Amino acid sequence: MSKKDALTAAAAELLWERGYSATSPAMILERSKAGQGSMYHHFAGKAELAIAAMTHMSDQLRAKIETALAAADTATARVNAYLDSERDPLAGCRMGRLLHDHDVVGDERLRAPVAEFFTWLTDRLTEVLADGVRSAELRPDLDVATTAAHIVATVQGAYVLARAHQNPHEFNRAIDGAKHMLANLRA
Amino acid sequence: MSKKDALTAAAAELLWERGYSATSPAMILERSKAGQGSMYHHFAGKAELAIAAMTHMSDQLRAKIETALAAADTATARVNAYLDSERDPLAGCRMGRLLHDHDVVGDERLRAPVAEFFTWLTDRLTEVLADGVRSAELRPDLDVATTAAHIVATVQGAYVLARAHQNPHEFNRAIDGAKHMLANLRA
DNA sequence: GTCTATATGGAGATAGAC
DNA sequence: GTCTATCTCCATATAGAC
Repeated sequence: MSKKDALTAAAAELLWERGYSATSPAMILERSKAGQGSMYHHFAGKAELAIAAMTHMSDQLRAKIETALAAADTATARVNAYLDSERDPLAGCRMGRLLHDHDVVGDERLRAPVAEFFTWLTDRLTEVLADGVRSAELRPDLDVATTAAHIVATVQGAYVLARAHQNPHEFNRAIDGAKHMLANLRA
Repeated sequence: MSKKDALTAAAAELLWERGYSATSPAMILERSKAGQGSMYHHFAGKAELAIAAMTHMSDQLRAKIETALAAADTATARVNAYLDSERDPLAGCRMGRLLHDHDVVGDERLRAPVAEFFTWLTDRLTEVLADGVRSAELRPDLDVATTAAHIVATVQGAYVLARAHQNPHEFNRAIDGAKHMLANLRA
């Protein structure tokens, strides 16, 4: 692994663990075993390195979600597979976590990769639900876009509850609520 | 208003706007028009002042939510009133916002007021839903605790979506999903 | 490309006068 | 109780050698 890749990987880990503001270049250098010169050679600064790391995380997450969505056939089962896909509730969502950082939301370049991820995720779930409506599995009058947004919001909020109580089970409680809701949407 | 109250109020504002880590004592002093000596006289340090401010915010929020819950009679209408209560989606939840701060979650004293707030909120919504079940407004087999957690998670997640897209309407989309879900839970 | 040494500014707290 | 002056430490970046 090149120093550049090591820096990106270390930054991605730290962004997940500590967020953007609370992650210092010094921490990234220590974890990646790179020197300060390498970092400022490959990246213009902390922000550029973070953007590279965020893009990398986004790509990984998308692939993982696509795998979950492909693991079943009915729309309900596919969304449930997404809801059940492996997570670390106390660590938080790699992407959503960053949005609570003042510096990320305030910088268009930093927010863009996160916004794109959520646009993609919501659209992807909307498609799956629309498939369910077309196949008469789900109610014909279902507002698929609203429901998709509700599901995405539930997952993000479930992380908040788990962190509030420092208890991973709180995450699953909210997720169970989403599953029950889905079951109620069948035609 | 005493200097102590001015400090608490300024800290509360800044905690909402910027979170805990990104708020410096200097900012609090500037906004409250107090000197550094006043702050360290009334509070042991940044953390103690933040705890006072958080407790204050929690009390305010609870009162506001109780008002919303009292504004209607049926369980569905009461929860909808809570969902519709005035908010600033882009600013985020005064309490939930803090949970994404590494320093808050890592310090038991700082996390406690936030955890208590969410315990109270979830329990309160659980009671309202249970009333709905008892009065035969809602399905007899409804899992009220799970549903309450789901509703709380939806609101927190709705803030995440609004911040992601920097668009308050994204907040309402997720909230609408919660309202539709509620409507489907009627007996 | 990668390194170490150094600069600048702000965070958070202390000291001690009034 | 409230103020200003000062201290230490670290975040972030630059300079310049190898």
